[in-house]
Amino acid sequence: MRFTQLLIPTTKEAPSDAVLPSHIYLTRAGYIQSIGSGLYNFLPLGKRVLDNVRQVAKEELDKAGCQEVDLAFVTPASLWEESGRFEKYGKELLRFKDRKNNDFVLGPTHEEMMVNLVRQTVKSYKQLPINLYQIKTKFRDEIRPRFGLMRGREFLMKDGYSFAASEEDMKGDFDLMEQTYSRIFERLGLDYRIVEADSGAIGGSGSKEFMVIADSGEDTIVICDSCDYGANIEAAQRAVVCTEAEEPEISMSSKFKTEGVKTIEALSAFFHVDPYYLVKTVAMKALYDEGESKIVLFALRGSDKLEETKACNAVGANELTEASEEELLSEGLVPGFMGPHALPEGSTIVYDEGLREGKSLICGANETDYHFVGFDLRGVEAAYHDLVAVQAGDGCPRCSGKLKHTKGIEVGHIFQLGTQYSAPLHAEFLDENGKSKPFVMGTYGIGISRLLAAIIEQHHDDKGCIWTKASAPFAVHIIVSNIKKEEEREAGEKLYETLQSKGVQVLLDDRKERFGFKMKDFELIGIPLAVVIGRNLTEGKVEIVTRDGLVKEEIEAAEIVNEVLRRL
RNA sequence: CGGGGUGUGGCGCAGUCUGGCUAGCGUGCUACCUUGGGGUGGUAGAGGUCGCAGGUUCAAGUCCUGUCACUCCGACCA
Repeated sequence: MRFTQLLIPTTKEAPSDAVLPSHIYLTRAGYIQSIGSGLYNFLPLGKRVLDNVRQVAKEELDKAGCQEVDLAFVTPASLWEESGRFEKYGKELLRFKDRKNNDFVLGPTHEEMMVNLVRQTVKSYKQLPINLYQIKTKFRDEIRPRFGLMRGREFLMKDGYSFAASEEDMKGDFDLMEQTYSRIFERLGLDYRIVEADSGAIGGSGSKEFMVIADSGEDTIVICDSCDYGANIEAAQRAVVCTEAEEPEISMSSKFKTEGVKTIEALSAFFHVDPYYLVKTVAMKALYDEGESKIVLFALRGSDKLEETKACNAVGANELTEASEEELLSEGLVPGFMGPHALPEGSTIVYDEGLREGKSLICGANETDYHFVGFDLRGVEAAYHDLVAVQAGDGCPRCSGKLKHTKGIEVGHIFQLGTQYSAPLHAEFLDENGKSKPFVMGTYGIGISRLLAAIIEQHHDDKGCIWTKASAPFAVHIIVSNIKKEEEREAGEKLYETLQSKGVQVLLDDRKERFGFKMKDFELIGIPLAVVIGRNLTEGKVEIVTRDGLVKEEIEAAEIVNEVLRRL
């Protein structure tokens, strides 16, 4: 395509609210345009990249035997009522009524729709397994959209669903999708990591996330420095902690006056005891369906930190929020001196696994200015769950390596769903024995539009975008230095025609602009390879420039076509 | 939802505190000239209901009330 005919509104200045490189460069280079909170227009360049990413995903999925479908974006609320998510999904689900006053929602994900499709059309085990997907606009009315394409309200997502006759077959589908996703992200040129994940609201038994490693990522992931273990912090495990700290010598169990000592640090200093032997008690307010809530306590070693997602799962709550001081007092709890000892009647407390069989502990006495020394959990019946946030330096649960934290952008998430949706929606098939059984499902997502942002987060410099080969809007960018020089213009046109005839996607900058101006735009737009036709043409030479690293090389003009083809 | 901020030509901003005449600046845009390997220089132009509604005043971008939108931090979130 010719630059003069394309809508590529590049700008020198970034939008004032943009923070991330991907947001800044995609806007400045004319890929996207913000049109409202979390809403973006894709301009010609952006649309080309989006199509490329989509194409890579489609090719690999089709190769894996998945079938593409396209379900309605506007979906009847009745399906959502059937699955129970019409109420549960909350305000993220955009609801509205049609002229007949019927309820509808804009699809934020399509489990209900897909299950409905399959239960109406698939009746026999002979038709299984089947894997259906679509690449389609989704709408989630996010509380706080931000970071450009990273967290929009309207976005493009690939969502796939597998239906199998057995748990075992479903796991096969799941593994196949893991491999397929890996190929997709590899082809796109991304540095990513597959990590174990919390299943969140979607539910199911096992899930893995595909994380693009980038400092600007919103998720914290834990990875091992010597094996390939990786997990979202929400689900990360660690090797059993063995402390070298000396166990305090405690001969009796009793209350101890600890005036004004409210924090773990202060307590540790007060008793000269390692935090490992202190009990940290965290109170949270757990929210449940239909507005119900209660105060719950989580106990862990003073040396550990509470991971909220794990805590939330441990008590089966929808979410956890901070409990106010008044709420604690009304429950008979004493902020600053809470502990598992002498709890008020009816309190809910969950212990971290790390405290199992713990002894010689010091905890709050639930009395102002008092702690309890000699707390002992040996032989005590209690609820134990993994509650800790893995910290950098902890041991890997798989090998002898050390864990460290890094940031990642979630671009894919695969779930083993089981019968979580098929059972309540009565999506069943007949097995070999003529028995009715619910489908065993898996669900798989890729954030297609988010991938554009992820690619740039990982591939940019201080001048602009650096697209990977598979994602770039064009393969080659021809820069005619001075369009008014007839021989330069002609050489550019000829190269443009020749490359196009060989099927290469080419952008020809035929604008009447100065050289520097055009180079800046090339750097901003970020096509991987440029050919500069300029002053050395009189000596029969042109220049080839790689966007990554901006390496320049002089080439004989006669050889340029071959050289370009060689580098694609 | 809690706490801040901002709405003024396409974009980025000043002006508002302390009301006053044709609302400025940079950039972009149009035309012509100039320049031609790193966002040339110049001349002349086009382009604004100052977010919206109401109020105070002789007079409102500026003061008051309400409202909407956007945005940042937090909480939340395949």
